[in-house]
Amino acid sequence: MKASELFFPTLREVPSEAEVLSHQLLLRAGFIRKATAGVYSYLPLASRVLKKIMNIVREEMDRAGGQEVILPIVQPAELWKKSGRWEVYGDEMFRLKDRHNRDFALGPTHEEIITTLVDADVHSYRHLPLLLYQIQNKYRDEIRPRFGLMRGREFIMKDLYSFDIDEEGLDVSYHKMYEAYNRIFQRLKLQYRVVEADSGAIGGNESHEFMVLAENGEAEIVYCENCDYGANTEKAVCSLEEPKAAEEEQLEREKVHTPGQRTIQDLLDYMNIPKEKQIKTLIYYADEELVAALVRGDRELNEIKFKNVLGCNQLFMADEAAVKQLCGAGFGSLGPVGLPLKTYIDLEVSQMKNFACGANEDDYHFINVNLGRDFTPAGINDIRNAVTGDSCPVCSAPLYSMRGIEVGHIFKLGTKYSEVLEANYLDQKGREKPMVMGCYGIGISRTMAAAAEQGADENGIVWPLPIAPFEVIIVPVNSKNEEQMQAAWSLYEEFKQEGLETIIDDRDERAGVKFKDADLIGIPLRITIGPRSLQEKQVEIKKRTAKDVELVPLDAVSSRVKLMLKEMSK
RNA sequence: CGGGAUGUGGCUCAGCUUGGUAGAGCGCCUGGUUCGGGACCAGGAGGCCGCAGGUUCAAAUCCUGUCAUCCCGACCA
Repeated sequence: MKASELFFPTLREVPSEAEVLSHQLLLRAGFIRKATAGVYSYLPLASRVLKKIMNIVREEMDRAGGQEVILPIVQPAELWKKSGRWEVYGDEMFRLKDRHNRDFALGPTHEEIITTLVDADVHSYRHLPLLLYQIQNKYRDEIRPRFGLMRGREFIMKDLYSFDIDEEGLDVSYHKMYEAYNRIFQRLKLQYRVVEADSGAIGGNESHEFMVLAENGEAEIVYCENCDYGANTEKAVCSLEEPKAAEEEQLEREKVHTPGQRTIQDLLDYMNIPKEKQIKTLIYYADEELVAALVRGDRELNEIKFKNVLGCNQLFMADEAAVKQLCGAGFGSLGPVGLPLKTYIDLEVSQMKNFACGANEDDYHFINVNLGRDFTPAGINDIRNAVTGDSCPVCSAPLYSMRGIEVGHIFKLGTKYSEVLEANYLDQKGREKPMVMGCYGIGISRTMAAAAEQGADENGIVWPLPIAPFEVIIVPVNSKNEEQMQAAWSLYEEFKQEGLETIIDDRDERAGVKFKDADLIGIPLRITIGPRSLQEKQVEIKKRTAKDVELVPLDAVSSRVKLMLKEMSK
């Protein structure tokens, strides 16, 4: 491809609408342009990257026994009403009406349509298992689209749905997908972790997320370097460390005047009480009832875990006015002693002795509070967020935490959809049974953004070779120099013969512009043809990731490039 | 939906307080000089200042409404 003909409008400055790195870079490098909030056009470079990602995904889905289908994006409301999700999905579903005033949705996901499809034509155990997948646009009218392609309203997604005769069958399908996903992300050359995930509203009993590691990913995960345990912090189990060897003696409880001291940090500064010797008292509305949650001063309450413990539908923080009325003190002076609420404490708190907390009287705290003697909890549960240094629930080694971008998510659905949508089959004995389903998604467009995010440096994107829009870019330093251009064109022809995906920067631009653009769009290898080396019948080869260049004789370039590419794809 | 901010050539932004014929840099076009990390000189094209009302002799500027975009939060396969 000639750079002079390639449509890649690069920008020198960062468009003000872009906040996160991948968004900025994809805009600047001429990969995407916004049509409206959360909806983007993919320009030629992006199109090439997406195709490569899709092809890798496609190959692995096929290898795992999947069959590709193309499903409707415009879907009738009846299907969604039948599954109950017409209401459940709420405002997040793009809805439209046809000329007859009938309701439709733009598919946010395809469980309904595919289950109906399978139901219509699969009736026997003989035809199961069945693994069908699609790679298509999906639509979600996000409350707040953001981060460019990371959270769009229109996005490209691969979804595979598995249909099995029973749970054992589902286990097999799930495992196949688990393996396929690992192959995919390895082939994409992304740094990622598989983590246990909360299966959320979708239901099912097992679920894993595939997270591409990135500093400003939207999810926090913890993982173990000793074993392969990993989990979303929402889900990560905090096991209790061994009880302290020397039991501290219980001291007399004391009330201390602490004017204006409200936060954990305040108390540390004011009275030098370490955060680990304080407890945080948080008041929540669990549906209608006010309850208290206690965690150690330096910990964070995990609302999801807490909600699961309580088994309530809604959980949100109480407002200060209500708290003050009920407890007699504002947020900064709360504590469990004499608190007229059900009090749930974190496992860790149950181990603490002689700790400090609010006295339920403004500007007063207690010190040397002890569980049992001073208050009685309604429950002792794991209700805090896991953090770096916690011990792994599997092998007890220390856990590390990191941020990640969720690019894949696999679920066991069970019979949730097959039951309501009546996707049944007859087993060997002629009995009618619901199919057991799984669903397995990969955000294709999000994966592109995640790759850009993960690989970027100060000069631009650094694509992993397997998904780079082109493999090599040839840069003649001076397009008006015939000798250079001749060498460039002959290399270009040679590369083309060899099947290398090559750009030749034949634009009449200064060298600096060409180098900047080559770096920005992130081509893995750059061949520079300049007067210095050309005199010696040599050219320079530079990896996008390397600082230095390698001088290679003209007649050895193509074999050297092929070798380098081969090494890079290992 | 709550809180905050912003809408001025393709991109980044100034001008608005104090109303008086719309600016800069980058990009684009022409010519020239340059040519190894986003060159320089000269000339040029391009904007009903988001939109609609209002105030005024006069509105990018003041007022009202509206739309859009972005950030934070709630939410989230």
